[in-house]
Amino acid sequence: MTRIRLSDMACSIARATDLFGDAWTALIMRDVITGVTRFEDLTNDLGISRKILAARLTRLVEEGVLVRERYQDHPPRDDYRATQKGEELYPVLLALMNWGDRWYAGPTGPPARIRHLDCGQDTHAVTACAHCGGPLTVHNTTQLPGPGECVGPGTRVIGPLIAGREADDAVSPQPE
Amino acid sequence: MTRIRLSDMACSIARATDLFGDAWTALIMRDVITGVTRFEDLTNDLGISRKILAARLTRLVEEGVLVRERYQDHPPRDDYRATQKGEELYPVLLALMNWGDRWYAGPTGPPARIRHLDCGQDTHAVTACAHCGGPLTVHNTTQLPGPGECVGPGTRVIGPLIAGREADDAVSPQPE
DNA sequence: GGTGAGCGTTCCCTCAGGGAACTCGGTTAG
DNA sequence: CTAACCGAGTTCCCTGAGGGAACGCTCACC
Repeated sequence: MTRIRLSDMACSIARATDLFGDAWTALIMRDVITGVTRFEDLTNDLGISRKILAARLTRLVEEGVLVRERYQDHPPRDDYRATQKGEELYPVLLALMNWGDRWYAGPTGPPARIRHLDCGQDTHAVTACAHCGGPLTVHNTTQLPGPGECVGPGTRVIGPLIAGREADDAVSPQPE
Repeated sequence: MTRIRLSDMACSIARATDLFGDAWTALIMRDVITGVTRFEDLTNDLGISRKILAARLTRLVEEGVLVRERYQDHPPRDDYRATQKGEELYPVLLALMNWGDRWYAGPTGPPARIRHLDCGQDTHAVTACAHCGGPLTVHNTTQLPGPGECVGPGTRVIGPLIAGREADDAVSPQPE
């Protein structure tokens, strides 16, 4: 939550960052997706201030990333579950985890493994092209303006579009 | 930069989040990778306070994510370039962008397209299994403790490891 | 009817962030 | 030679977000 409203920028990264670019939000989403869905458990697990946790949860519910659900009636108790929108943040978490594993794992290795149930293997995430399945890296991609307008400050869009790198037309020129 | 040192947690997500879970850092990395590498250009593009920008850049250089490089001598001028460690944050940016596009693109569509130079297609990122290439989602993955120790608060590791979901043995089918 | 769990809210205080002005080395203009 | 200029920070003051701890509220159990 910066002073300046990042969401005023048209760039999708800025939009996402406005929500997710908070130290706690990523950890909260990790926990909720993981099954730590109750207020008390979240405070204990994260060590976050109750005040901030309440504020973040409210925000995440407003954004439609979490829903508050009653999980028992006798003493009425609610918890927080990820919506589809929330679950789709999983790739972001995997990417962060992957990077953390690569660059910060100790000599004993990463603190967690991911098992892909479809193939049964312990694995890690790769970021691939939706068309050909090949890996997507800084060096084999270019960003082009999309159909949506992107005005205002911070509207740079990632990839070697600008400046010295000059990859201004990749295969075909502009968008219509 | 929270008050509490996230990097004290062993979880890779927490480690990564400690650096990246700052509203500006993601945007700075986007810009630098994109070719906006100079202090002045960054302030203009992001609208970030010069003070904070200087602090972030220093931090990112210390972390080995950026390097400061001289790009001209006559008036000595430096700029900032992504290291390999920095470039490997690209998947995180792509995941954020993808999510932002899916949930916040206006009626006109997303503000940018990504072209994969290897296949020539305009594409988007998918998060796939390094083994079988299938998509990785909340529902088809499980997290297991890894070899590295993971102690202290916030050491939950993402995936249905804990709590109500109880997927304590992996190969067996999904909960509920 | 006292205790305790679960889920917050309130209060106070510190420190990170925004804004704008100032510095400093080096360069071009007059 | 001095003045204006530019890029790249640094310093100063002020606001407001975050941490910590205490308080509140509702229901259940003994």
